[in-house]
Amino acid sequence: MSSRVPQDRRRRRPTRSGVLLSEDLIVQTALRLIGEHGPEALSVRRLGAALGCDPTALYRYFHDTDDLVLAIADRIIGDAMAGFVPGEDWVASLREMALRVRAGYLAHPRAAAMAAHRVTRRRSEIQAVDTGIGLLLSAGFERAAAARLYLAFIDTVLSHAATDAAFQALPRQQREADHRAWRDVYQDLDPVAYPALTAVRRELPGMADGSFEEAVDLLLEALAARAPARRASTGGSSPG
Amino acid sequence: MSSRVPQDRRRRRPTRSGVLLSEDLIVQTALRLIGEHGPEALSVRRLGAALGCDPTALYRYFHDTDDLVLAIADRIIGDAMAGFVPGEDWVASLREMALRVRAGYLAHPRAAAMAAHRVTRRRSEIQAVDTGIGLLLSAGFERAAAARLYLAFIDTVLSHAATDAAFQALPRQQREADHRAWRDVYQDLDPVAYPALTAVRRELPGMADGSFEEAVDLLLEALAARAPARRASTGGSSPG
DNA sequence: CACATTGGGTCAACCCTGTTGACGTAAGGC
DNA sequence: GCCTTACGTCAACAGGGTTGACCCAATGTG
Repeated sequence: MSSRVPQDRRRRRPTRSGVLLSEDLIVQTALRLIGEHGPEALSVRRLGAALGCDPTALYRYFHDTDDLVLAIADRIIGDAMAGFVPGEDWVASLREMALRVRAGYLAHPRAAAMAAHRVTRRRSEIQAVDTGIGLLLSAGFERAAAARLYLAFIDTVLSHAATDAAFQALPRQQREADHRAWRDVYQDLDPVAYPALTAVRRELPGMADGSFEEAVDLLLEALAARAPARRASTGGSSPG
Repeated sequence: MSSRVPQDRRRRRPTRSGVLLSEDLIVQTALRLIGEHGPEALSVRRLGAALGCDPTALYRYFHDTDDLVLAIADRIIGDAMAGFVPGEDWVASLREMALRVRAGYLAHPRAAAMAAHRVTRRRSEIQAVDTGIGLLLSAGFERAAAARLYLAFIDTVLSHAATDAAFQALPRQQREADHRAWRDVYQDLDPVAYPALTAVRRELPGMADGSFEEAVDLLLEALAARAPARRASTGGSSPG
């Protein structure tokens, strides 16, 4: 196996073009590459070219490409929730959490698409779960309900965000083809076979834009309707 | 451009090994391949080998690999929705659609994990969309609302199902590790740093079972609350 | 200051992938 | 029977990840 990655890194050699490699620089350059030239631009060879080093030099820093992707994912999670402070309005706070997660994913779609379905168990995730459940407790839900409903909420948010990220992570041709599908294919259907689609034909092009916020709002409406306490509380209640 | 795929297929030549190719056989073999050896086992060359034909023969049936993936996705949808007839209770019908989709994904977890986020723009998908929007129209929603809300509903269902499928598609070790880790890590936390998690500590193990139905129920509650026509789930009244 | 050690950048090579153009054969309509 | 052409086959290309070997220079040691 490749134990090309050492734990303690002491010696640094500049590459042929004079750049001093580091794990941080590589992750940063990878994110820039994705941001500028699309998700499909991330490959070992292209990353090497962008860094000004031989592609295989990266294997001195990461076991394989998956290792690199996970390192990128680490940073995404941290960036998304950085500086978030839950407010007194639990609905609004949950909503902001949802939007932050999605924004973090969409900022780096390919890495997010690859890592979205994994349980990180890191501090940022644990912190987020604690915050979210705390918000539902402050809303008056009992413990079991708070845990269960938070799971339903965050799973939906994460799944949705992953879907959006996966779409952004598609190669441009496929992405545009999927986008066009709502305009083209769904516009020219047999009215007898597909009456409902024919009826809403004019509304379909808008569907390509996604439904994240609508879904979050629906969920929050349902949660608010189920909440025992009617007002968004001042949040100071201590857990016994 | 590759117009290698004809619309009307008349002539059939057996391959060198005697197999008679067809779009149906190819999709079926691809599903088997993915189910047995994982999503990464699906390549043109391997599929050709499994079928007993030259790999490039597949380009006579599918535009490119993406086209094949979309065909696989549509087959999964078609199988899941086979025999489904929407009833008079639109909430219950949407609920059954959701459960069917999820069951279809879980029947082919690895294929679903690969194809879940795509717009197949094929028959089975179009049929399902027509059915779903028709249900919301029958509930009294206006056209734009019906289209928008159906998208939010089905996106949530598909995303959730994809998450469940992705989890099932994980290697057993990783899957069980994730499952266990949830209990272990979240049971031994600093009460001061994570008060909410500590409060609901005993409820957490149940969270590992997933939240699909809870999320669907929340969504349907919100939809029912927004519906102009008041007759929802329990009533047996027929829609005009 | 000199030396031995070794981290790590580089190169060549391997095997994988999707895809295309050319080729020829056999299947079907007439 | 012929003629057309659908379609299975083959060779080739560009690009991917990954590895083993090479060797220079940065570093700890004396």
